[in-house]
Amino acid sequence: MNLKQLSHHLNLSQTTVSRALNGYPEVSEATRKRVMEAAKTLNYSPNSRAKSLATGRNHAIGHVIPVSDQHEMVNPIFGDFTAGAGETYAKAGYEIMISMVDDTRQEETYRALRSRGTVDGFILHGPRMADPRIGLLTQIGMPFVVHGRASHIETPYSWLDTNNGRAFERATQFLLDLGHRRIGLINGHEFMDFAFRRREAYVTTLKTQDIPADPTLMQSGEMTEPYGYRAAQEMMALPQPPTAFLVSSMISAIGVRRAIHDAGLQMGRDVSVITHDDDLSYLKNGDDVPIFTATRSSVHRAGNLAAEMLLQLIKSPPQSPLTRMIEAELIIGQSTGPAPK
Amino acid sequence: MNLKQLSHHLNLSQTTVSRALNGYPEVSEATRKRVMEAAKTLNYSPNSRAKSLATGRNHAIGHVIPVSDQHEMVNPIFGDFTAGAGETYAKAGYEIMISMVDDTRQEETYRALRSRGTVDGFILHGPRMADPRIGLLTQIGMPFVVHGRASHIETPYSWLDTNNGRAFERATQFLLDLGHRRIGLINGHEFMDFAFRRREAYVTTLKTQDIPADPTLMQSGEMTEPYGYRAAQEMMALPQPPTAFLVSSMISAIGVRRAIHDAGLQMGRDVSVITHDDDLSYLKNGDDVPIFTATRSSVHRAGNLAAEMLLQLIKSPPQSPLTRMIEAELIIGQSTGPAPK
DNA sequence: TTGAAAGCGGTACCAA
DNA sequence: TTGGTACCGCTTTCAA
Repeated sequence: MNLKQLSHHLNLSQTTVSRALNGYPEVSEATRKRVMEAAKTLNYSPNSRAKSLATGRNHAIGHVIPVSDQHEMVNPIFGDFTAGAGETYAKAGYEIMISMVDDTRQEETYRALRSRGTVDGFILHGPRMADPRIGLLTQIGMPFVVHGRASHIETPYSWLDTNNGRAFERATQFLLDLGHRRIGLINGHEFMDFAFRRREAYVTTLKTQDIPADPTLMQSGEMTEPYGYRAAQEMMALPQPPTAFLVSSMISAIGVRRAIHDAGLQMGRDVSVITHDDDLSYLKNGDDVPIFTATRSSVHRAGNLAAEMLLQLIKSPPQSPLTRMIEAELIIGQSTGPAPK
Repeated sequence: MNLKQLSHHLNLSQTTVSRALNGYPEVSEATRKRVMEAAKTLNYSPNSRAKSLATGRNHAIGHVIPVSDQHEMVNPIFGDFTAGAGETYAKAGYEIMISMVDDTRQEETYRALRSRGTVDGFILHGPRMADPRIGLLTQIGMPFVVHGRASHIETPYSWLDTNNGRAFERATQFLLDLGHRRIGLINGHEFMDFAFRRREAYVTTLKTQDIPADPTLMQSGEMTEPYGYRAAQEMMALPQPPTAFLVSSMISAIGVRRAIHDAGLQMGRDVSVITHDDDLSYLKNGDDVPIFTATRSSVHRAGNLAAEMLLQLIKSPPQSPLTRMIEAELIIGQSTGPAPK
């Protein structure tokens, strides 16, 4: 069923039917009602390609997921973020188009995306430090919002980010206040911007107490359970082991917990742990993972917000970019005790 | 840059340029070469909407993710599967269009998707028992492939699935052979088809040894770490606790490990554990999660295969549906020991 | 081997 | 308030 058939069926012109369907004011209420009903019963919905072609609006957003051989895993939060964004898009009549962009051939991919004109805007995921994609997209001139930020990029762009720096500053300070002086940082890959910011905050906060950052107390890597386990084990084997850990992911923190356990120590008494992770419901479902003190933000909601920002950008480009910081909630749990004497 | 401009630039007709670009034989090699080069230097790529409109082919695949309030979490394997599929699509010039479909308004969503004609086919995720979406899509008459299967659906359809039944049969048998008689099943939600099949296999295999299924030894729920912990704890508190666990997800198995540990027991000696999960690299990265004996399949590769099947279906619809079973690899590790006397 | 022109399914301007 | 028609960017038939 297309517009032609529908209008023929109604003995009206395509023009009128189109207008009735799209809420133009110059259509009489009687006609509109007739048209609406016919459309419903005949199960008509307009061909989105044709509509795009005619209007220049695609009603589609590209989500750009970087994939590389380096870390094959797709960030698990991606699903929740996408779901949140999808929710918002759906309300506005937009679709999500996923592009898994290989690290190595980004430029051509973006240019093609733009010139093929399939989407009205982009959401950029997993920004790295000085991420070149940001300059690229700016130059290409399509609206986009970054989920996260990229240090060392001076040109303004729109982003939505969790306040990683503030969260790690608070967490570090909290441990310092409890008397901890040797705090192990188990971080993600530091070419990822969020991880970089976390370390910066950690180091800076230590500095305020004149505690120099000890390289043996800082590890970074792919955030897996075994990685957390290994990293914690290695640090605990040091001549001067840490009395607390700051862990960049829940799943790694599970590994840390195991390492502490295996060493015959007790979390919250002998060793303290603070985790920061975004919302991973398969870990947090139920409040009985007491080992975590987590600052959390709902990734789903971040998806909502980022989508709103982007739609805004598309509708009426503001003078300056939109930015939005989400403050992580800091929940202190029983895994975080004072430093043992 | 569009076709008109390009052809004007070349002093050729749109027809010729189009033909040259699309590899039609009637174009002279000289012209083709000229056209190709101009297209490259001028950074031309055809508008996909216009192309779709003209050809009726969309070069886009819809991935349908069910979202419900019941379990808000998006299945974490979704990202990896999508990446795998995206890889295959990219090679064939297809795009992924994500539809997060609310459980409650499926019918209308699918009908709209079809009549709006944005995609050439679907991949259906997370099938439930007797999943109504399968009938719906069949009726609508669009090519689709189900990732998983749906029990109690008799009409044929195309699917790709891990052999969950076989995996749990083997795992159960393995534990029986080791002398275990009380085996706890910690399963996912059993309205999900994969979980249903796993339980069936478990129960059936026990039956072959005349062991009746004990309801207190079977739990099902959302597969989180705390759930695994709680479920294992409850079972171990039974008058006759299990000597082994069969766990439907790695993340839950981590909870099970914790429960065993907390009970002062040792895995692989006092209690055995076998896990089945699809490929979650943030858990398996490195072989040092010795507590797991996992049957594994690469979700990424499943995505590749499912995409191939669907593209095949779209290109030349076969007489009967395509089906493909992936056998899970059974890796027995040190967490699986004989039943204690 | 090349080109003109008619669609694909809509929207939007101009006229009635 | 309604309808005729050009057009969005590309493919494809038909004619040259």
